[in-house]
Amino acid sequence: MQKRVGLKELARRLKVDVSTVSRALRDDPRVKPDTRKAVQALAQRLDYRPNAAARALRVGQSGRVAVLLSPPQQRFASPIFLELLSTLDQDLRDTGRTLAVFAARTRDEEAEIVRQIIDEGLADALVLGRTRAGDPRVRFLLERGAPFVTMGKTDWPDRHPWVEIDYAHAGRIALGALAETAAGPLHVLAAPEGLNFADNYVAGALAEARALGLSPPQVWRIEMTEAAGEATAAEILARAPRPALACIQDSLAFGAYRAAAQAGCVVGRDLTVFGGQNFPGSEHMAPPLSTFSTEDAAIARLLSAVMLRRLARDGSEGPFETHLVRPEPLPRQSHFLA
Amino acid sequence: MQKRVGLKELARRLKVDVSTVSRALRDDPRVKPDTRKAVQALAQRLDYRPNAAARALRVGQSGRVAVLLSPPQQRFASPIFLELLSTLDQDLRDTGRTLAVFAARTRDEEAEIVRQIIDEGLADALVLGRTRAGDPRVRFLLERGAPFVTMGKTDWPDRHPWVEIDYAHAGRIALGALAETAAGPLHVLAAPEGLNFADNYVAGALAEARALGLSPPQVWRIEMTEAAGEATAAEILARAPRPALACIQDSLAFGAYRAAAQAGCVVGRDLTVFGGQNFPGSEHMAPPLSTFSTEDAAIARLLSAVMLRRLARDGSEGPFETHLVRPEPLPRQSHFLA
DNA sequence: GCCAGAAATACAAACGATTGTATTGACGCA
DNA sequence: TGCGTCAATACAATCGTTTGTATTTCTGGC
Repeated sequence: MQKRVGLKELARRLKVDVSTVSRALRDDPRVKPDTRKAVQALAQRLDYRPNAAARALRVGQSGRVAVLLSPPQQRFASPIFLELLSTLDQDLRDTGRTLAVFAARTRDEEAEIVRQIIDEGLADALVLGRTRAGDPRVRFLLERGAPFVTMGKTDWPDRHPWVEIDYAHAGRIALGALAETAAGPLHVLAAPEGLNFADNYVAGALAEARALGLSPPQVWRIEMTEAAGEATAAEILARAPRPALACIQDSLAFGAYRAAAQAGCVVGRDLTVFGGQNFPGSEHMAPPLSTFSTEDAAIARLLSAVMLRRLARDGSEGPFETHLVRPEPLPRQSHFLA
Repeated sequence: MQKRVGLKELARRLKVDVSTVSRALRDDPRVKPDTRKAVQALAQRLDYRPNAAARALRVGQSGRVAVLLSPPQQRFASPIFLELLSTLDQDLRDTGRTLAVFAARTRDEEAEIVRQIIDEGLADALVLGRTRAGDPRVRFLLERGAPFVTMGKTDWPDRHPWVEIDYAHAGRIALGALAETAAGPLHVLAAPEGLNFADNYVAGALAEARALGLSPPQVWRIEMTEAAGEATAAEILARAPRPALACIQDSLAFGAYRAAAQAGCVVGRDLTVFGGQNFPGSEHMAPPLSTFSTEDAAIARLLSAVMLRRLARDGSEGPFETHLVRPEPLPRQSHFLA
C-alpha cells in the first residue's frame, strides 16, 4: 500500500512548485506548454488522482449531487428510481461529479436530511421526488439558494426547474375508461393527501366523474404499497359487487389483484382495475393490467439533463426549465368488464 | 444566505480556542464538563454543522460508502438494489456516514470506477454485486486494502466478507422441477459467462440433469434483460415444441412470456418456465410464474449489517463474515405442463 | 504559602488542493 | 546600459477540521 501520490509528489519530482503542477493539470494558459506536457505526462505515469476532499474543501463545493429517495422505498418503489440513479451518475461523472443517495425513513425526516445535506456540504445540488403542498424541503432549498430539480411541481413553480408527470390527466383517463363499463361503484386509490401527484390524480378523476355526470367516486388515500392496496381492495370487495378501481400506481393494482384472488374474484368479471406507471410484469398479468406508460428511461434522461443544465447555469437570471410530461395510457384488459 | 457557522465562529463567541470547541463537541473527556455543556448548547442554538469536506480531508476518510450498480441497470434491474440502497443509507446515517452510488455503463468500466473511488477518496468502502471469476475489482481492492463486501463469492473468499445467494441450488431445483413434466427439450437461460452467480446456476442445472440421467440442457448465456429473454425464447420456440426454460431471473421469464404471446403459445401448455428473484408482479401473471423468493429486504439488511461490522473492525485479524443464503423455491404454475 | 501534578485550555501544524500575488528572468527598445 | 513588459514560475494564504504538544490554571498536600 504505497503512499498516494499527490501534487506535492509530482512537484518534487519535477522540481517545480505545486501551484504550477496544479495549474498545468487544469490547462491554465499561464504555464509553459513544455511544462504542462511534462506535468501531465508524469501525472499520467504515476496515475495521479486529485483528492476529492481537499478539492471540495478549497473550492467550497462537494462536487456531488444528491438524490433523495422518498419513503416508502420497497421492492415496489417506482422502477424509475434505479433508472434515474444510473443515468444521473453516468451523466454526472462526465462532468467530474458524483452521486449521493439519501433515503428517508419517513416523510417528515426528509426535510431534516435536506438541511443536513446542504449545511454539512454533503452535496451541492439535489433531485427531489414526490413534491407536496408547501414542501418544506423546497422552501429550505430556496432559502439557501441551493440548486435543485424536482419531480413534480411545487408552490414555487418559477423558482426552480421541475419535471412533472401529468397525473391529473392520468386520473381523468383512468376514471373515464373504468366508467365506460363499470357496473358497480367507482373508487380511486391514491397516495396520501398532500402529495402533489396524488392530489392531481384525485382531482383529475373527480373532475372526470363530474364531467360524466357521475356521482363522485370514493377516494382512498393510502400508502403506495402492495399491502395497502390489498387491504383497501379487500374492503372494497366486501362492500359492494363489481367495483372499479382507479389505482395511481401499479403497486396498488397488484395488491388489488391479490385481494381479488383471496376473495375468489376475477379481475375483469368481478372488478375492474386501472393502474399506473407500467411496472415490470404488469403486461403479463391475468388479465394484463391496464396502466400508463411512464417511459422511465426517457424521464430519467430528461431529469438528468435538466439537472446538468441547472448546474451549468452561472448566476445568470432567466426563467427555469420546466417540463410537463403526459403519461401515455396503456389500456390492456383489466379495466373493462368482459 | 448568512455565512455558515463553523468552529471558528463558535470559538469566537465563547472566547475559547477552536480545538476546545472541537473536542467539546466530540465529548472528549479533556474538556471541563461546564465548557462542554456551554459549547454544545451554543452549537445547538446556532445549528452548527461540521463541514464534511474539511473533516474528510483531515481524517483521511471520506465517511462514505459506495454501492456499485452493475450493468445492465434498467427498470428490470433486481428490485433488491433499491431496497439495499435504502436500508444501507439508513444504517450508514446512524454511524455518521453517507451513501454514494456509481453506475458503470459496461462491465469493463467497473474496475476503472472502483479505482477512481478509492484513489480519489470518493468513498472508504464499497459494496460490489455480481462478482466474476478473477474479478478485477476485487483484486484491486484487496491490493489497496480497502474494505468491501461482495454479493457473491469471489476467488478470494477468505479475504473479505461476502453474502452469496445459492444459485447452484436454484439451478438444481428449477431444472428438476421442469424435468418432471417436460415433454420437450430443456433450456437454461443465464447471464453471461464469467459472472459467478450465473456460472453457479448453470452448474447446478447441469448437475441436476446429470443426476436425473437426462441429456444436458442447452445453455444460453445472455444479458439479463427482458429483450434478451424474449429473443432467446422466440428462437427456442421456433426450434422444437414444448420447451422448458429455466431462467435465472424473472426478467428473462418475462421476456419468455412475451415471446410466447407473440408466437401464439401459452405458458403451461406449449412451454414451461421457471424464473428467479420473484419480481413484483410475477405472482399475478398468467399463469403465475414459478420463481425463487430472494427476500430482498432481508438480504438488504444482511448486507448492510455485514458492511457496518466490516467498517467497525479495527485492524483486528480473525476471519471475515460470510453468508450463504438459500433462495426459497416459489413453485407456482408456470413450470409444469398442465 | 509553595510546589508537584493534574486538569483545562491554547497553540500550531497538519490534511491536499486552489488561487491571489510576488518574484524571477529574458527580451525588446530607446 | 537601463528599464519596462511579459511570460513563467514560486510563494503563501486559505478552506474547516482534527490532533499532538505546549502552556496556563487549578488543586491538594505539606
